[in-house]
Amino acid sequence: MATKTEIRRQELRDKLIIIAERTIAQKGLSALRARDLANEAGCAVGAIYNVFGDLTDLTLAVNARTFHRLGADVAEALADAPEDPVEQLVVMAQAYHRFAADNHLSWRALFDVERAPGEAAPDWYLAEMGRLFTYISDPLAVIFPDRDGEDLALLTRALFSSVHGIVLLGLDEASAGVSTENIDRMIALVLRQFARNPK
Amino acid sequence: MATKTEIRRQELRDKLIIIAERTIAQKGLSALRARDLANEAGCAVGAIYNVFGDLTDLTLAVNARTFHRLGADVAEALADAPEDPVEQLVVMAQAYHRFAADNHLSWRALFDVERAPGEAAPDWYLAEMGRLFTYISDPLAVIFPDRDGEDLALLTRALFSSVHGIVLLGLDEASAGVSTENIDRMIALVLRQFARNPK
DNA sequence: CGTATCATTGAACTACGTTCATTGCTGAGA
DNA sequence: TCTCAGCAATGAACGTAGTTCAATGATACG
Repeated sequence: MATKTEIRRQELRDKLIIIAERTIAQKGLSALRARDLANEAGCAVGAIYNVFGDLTDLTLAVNARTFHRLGADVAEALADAPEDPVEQLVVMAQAYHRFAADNHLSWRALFDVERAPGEAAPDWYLAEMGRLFTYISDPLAVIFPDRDGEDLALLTRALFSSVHGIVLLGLDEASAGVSTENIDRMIALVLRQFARNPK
Repeated sequence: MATKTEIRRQELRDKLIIIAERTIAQKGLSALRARDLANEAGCAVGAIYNVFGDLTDLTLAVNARTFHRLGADVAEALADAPEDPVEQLVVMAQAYHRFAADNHLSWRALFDVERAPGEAAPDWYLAEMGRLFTYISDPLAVIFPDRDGEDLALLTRALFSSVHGIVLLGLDEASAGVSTENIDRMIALVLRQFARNPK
């Protein structure tokens, strides 16, 4: 039974996610404020806590959407990529880079959200991460046909982490950021060199 | 002239840095509190602001020391490394990994400190970063003798960022962290593969 | 020694996230 | 339709931060 209360609850939940998403995208995670949120949503501050346990829960809901968009962008890039597995890796990594650059503050929020120590990442995060890893390990399995599953998993993680690091430090303008073209060049350098001459 | 006031000022400054360093190392940057700090230092909260502009300034002073220790560890590893330039890269990267693992919270504070948007990183940060980059680019110049300076700078940055990414995600236990041995394996994989068969 | 100057103090101020006693709706049963 | 038990919504209040500043105390120089 969808009571009037439950409908309103769901509507408020959606509205809060939309507003938080916009705030994070425009001003960053640190600009997310309970009172501003309530003002914009036209509700009382307390109402937020009827729908989300705390602001971190709301941030995680936004992050789930962000991560999903990121995964979709990478998947789309992969769909349009050439057959060559190395080029597939390059295209996906550059799609990752483009997403991070175009959605910088939202992308940062994926990693800046406070996580209670000792608590595992939420399921959707691990699932989405698993999807990304599959996109990477499939071409890798073609490039390195002799490696076993454990090796491929390690390679996959290593390459993802490398690309992530290049994008993370490259986009950090505080430490003299790198131009978009040079970030793409670094990504291509590392990936092409890495996939060269497999044994 | 070193007046009594200036001496006390310097002593308080040093004492605050020591306390903040211990707090960050043991409980993380988020546990750094002005009132606790004043309690431990035996001064008033306001005194902190006579010596540091705000808590971020204090954190930056701690970070400068942390970064310096990090650079020293990497330099020491390089001094003990074999002649082979590829192995030098591996040894340095694993020293970076070890430092991050052994000083996890202090190392995290290097990147978690709030930086005012649009403001450049402090000089000591850029200088220490430059030192690290030199350690990397020297072996790289041996491995890739035909690359010009700009190329080497890009390679240097790419490799540093890659290793940083591997360590960063590997040590993040929230997203199913990686064992110490596997992090070292990933580092060695990426670096050895990268330096293989240069053209 | 006196006193103008500057350091030191900690209560107060601001800005948060979060809670909870109160208020007001909702909807199932009479 | 009417009632009212229970639940949702409210926003003032609470706790905890960083930071400030008027009042106080020490300093150092003539």
